[in-house]
Amino acid sequence: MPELPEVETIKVGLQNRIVGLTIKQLEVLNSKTLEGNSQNLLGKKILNIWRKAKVLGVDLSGNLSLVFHLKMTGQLIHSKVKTGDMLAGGHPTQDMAGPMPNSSTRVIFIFSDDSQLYFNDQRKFGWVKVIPTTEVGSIKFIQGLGPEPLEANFSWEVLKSQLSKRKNQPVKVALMDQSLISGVGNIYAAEACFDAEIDPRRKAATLSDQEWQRLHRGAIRSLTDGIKHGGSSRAHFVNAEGEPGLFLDYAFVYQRNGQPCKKCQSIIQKITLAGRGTYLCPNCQK
DNA sequence: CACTTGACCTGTCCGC
DNA sequence: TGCGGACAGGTCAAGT
Repeated sequence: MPELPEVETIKVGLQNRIVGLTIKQLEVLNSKTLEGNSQNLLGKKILNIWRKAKVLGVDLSGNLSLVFHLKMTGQLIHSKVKTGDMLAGGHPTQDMAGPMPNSSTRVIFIFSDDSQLYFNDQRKFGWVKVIPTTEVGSIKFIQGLGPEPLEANFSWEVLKSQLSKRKNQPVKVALMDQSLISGVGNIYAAEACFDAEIDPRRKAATLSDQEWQRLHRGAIRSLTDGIKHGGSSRAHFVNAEGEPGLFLDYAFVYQRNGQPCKKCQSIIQKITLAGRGTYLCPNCQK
């Protein structure tokens, strides 16, 4: 799914589009996607949108919140085109993601102005919880999250001490462990290792302080660049407007196997680490 | 406890 | 064209 930059992109989009609206109606097309009493949402006003690591939250009036995890293929698309207009054969939707709902739409939120928020998720791994705002902090998944690289007090020493808890794990795998460091997934872990010029297979315990400093900088840089380019779209990610992100045009290694390294022209390799595709430059990364 | 692998789902792409 | 297998942005549970 969406990693930190993708969720951040959606957060900003929703802040601009749905804050202040009231939920008028709700359609749950896949019951396993939504946990909690959806009827409680009717008549509630959207007050605030927030993000923690890869989790997206929507605070509502009446001490109620929606907490989303998009996992691999989740999308949150806000459309101002009325479903009825599209069904009537009106002009094509302005959403680049295509007409909504579609076969992967799991939940539809309909607002006071008749605009709609579609929670799409092809693989059905994603979830949304309806929960009192005061209980969001007690969600087990959120409690288990480690520090985020974009927090103000995230130092290289924090990165070192957290990832060093997995001394025999490849450093790229440890970087993706949300209990150690949160928000980094498969794309940005690979990009961070490239930026740091560190082979993703290196055991965490073997890194020097200078290499921890480079990895710290690499993680922050790759996530920041991801946000700057509106996220990464391999196949599924779109922002709240339904548009793809452009970060992969700027990626150095992710999905570039067989292509020349943008720094040294060596051929980018693809390997498997902990079951996940991993990309690296065999010359730049040691 | 540390680490790896398979499961959860659906869809697409690639080789035979 | 059809079919099987591998693979896909993430987490969990169960295995070693």
